[in-house]
Amino acid sequence: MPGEPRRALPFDPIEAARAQWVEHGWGEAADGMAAVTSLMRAHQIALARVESALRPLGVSFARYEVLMLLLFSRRGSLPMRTIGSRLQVHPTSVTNAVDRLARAALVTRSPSAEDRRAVLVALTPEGRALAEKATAALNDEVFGRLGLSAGETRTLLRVLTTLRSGAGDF
Amino acid sequence: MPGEPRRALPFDPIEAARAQWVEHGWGEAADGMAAVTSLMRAHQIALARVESALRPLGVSFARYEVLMLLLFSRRGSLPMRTIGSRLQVHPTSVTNAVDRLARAALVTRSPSAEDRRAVLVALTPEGRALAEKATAALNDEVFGRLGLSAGETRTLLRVLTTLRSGAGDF
DNA sequence: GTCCGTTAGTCGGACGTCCTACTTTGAGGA
DNA sequence: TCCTCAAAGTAGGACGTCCGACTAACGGAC
Repeated sequence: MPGEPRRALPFDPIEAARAQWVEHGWGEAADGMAAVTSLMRAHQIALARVESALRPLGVSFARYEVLMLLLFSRRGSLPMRTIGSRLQVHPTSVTNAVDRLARAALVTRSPSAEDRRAVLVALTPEGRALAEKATAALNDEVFGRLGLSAGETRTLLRVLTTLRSGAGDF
Repeated sequence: MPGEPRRALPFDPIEAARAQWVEHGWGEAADGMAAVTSLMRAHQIALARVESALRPLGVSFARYEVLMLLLFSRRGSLPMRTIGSRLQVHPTSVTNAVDRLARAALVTRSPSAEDRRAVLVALTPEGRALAEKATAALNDEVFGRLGLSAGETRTLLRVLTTLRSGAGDF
């Protein structure tokens, strides 16, 4: 008898896991498991592409998000707390990101006049320039080339928005 | 004139960012940006729910995935390399996860007979029991309650699979 | 039979995230 | 007024991820 064709062909570990779920009688949760696992993996892929596009500029996606928040703010400055609440991350993550941005002279820290507990983070001219350059790179290399059709991209956005809304994200 | 109604109403930071993208003439990439950002946030939400369900059992999702891979394998053991390739993570991440699992006596390391470079990771009875208990917890508390309809869950899975496939994930 | 490129795994370090604990300041109640 | 509780931010530590460098072993070519 002939040897197997040795097909190292398309084998999706997540689809394999889904089959195992059904086989073990967990069919009810199989699609949910596969969706969550795909979400984890898709995040990993997207993050890698984003970080790769940003690496030449010397910033991470986390720090880029802080820069964009400042860029879109009226005064170009925001208190730490607002940054954390918009990005939905822990206060210590904001401290961490702002530390690195400040060390790179992309933002400055200054005490707030109204509330002496608060710290105002402001964009420097270098920070503004870098935010704009980074956005151009991301639009060109990642956001405009997701590998999905325009309809699929909107569908993904719609379902993820439903998921976030259901989780009380906004 | 009367004060504003003070509506702290549904305000989605991602939708706000999408509007900014359009306003700045980056409309081409706006949906992609919103989809990627939503992906990041949805991942964060899903991971938090998963970790919360697993915390009482003393394992993380990363380590749970290793346990399930072993549980589904014929012999209950796999070389490190196979684990990394199935989970699509860096070899050092596998070393890290297996270190912690071994310290908790959930898996054992043993040299491979065929290839003396390779290390075989095997499930212990405690590891097997914990994997089953963790799966029950995840199915009940997370995978079965995503906050999406069955159709939306399948749609999400389908689009994410397309995205992964396009990125060469399998 | 030996040499050299490849592969398996580990080590040390960087980064981002979270958590707990802590200090300082603000704000409302007795 | 004083007192207590809440809020803003930081410090230290755990965890997971990646990268670069390194050791040990495999395997084909000459």
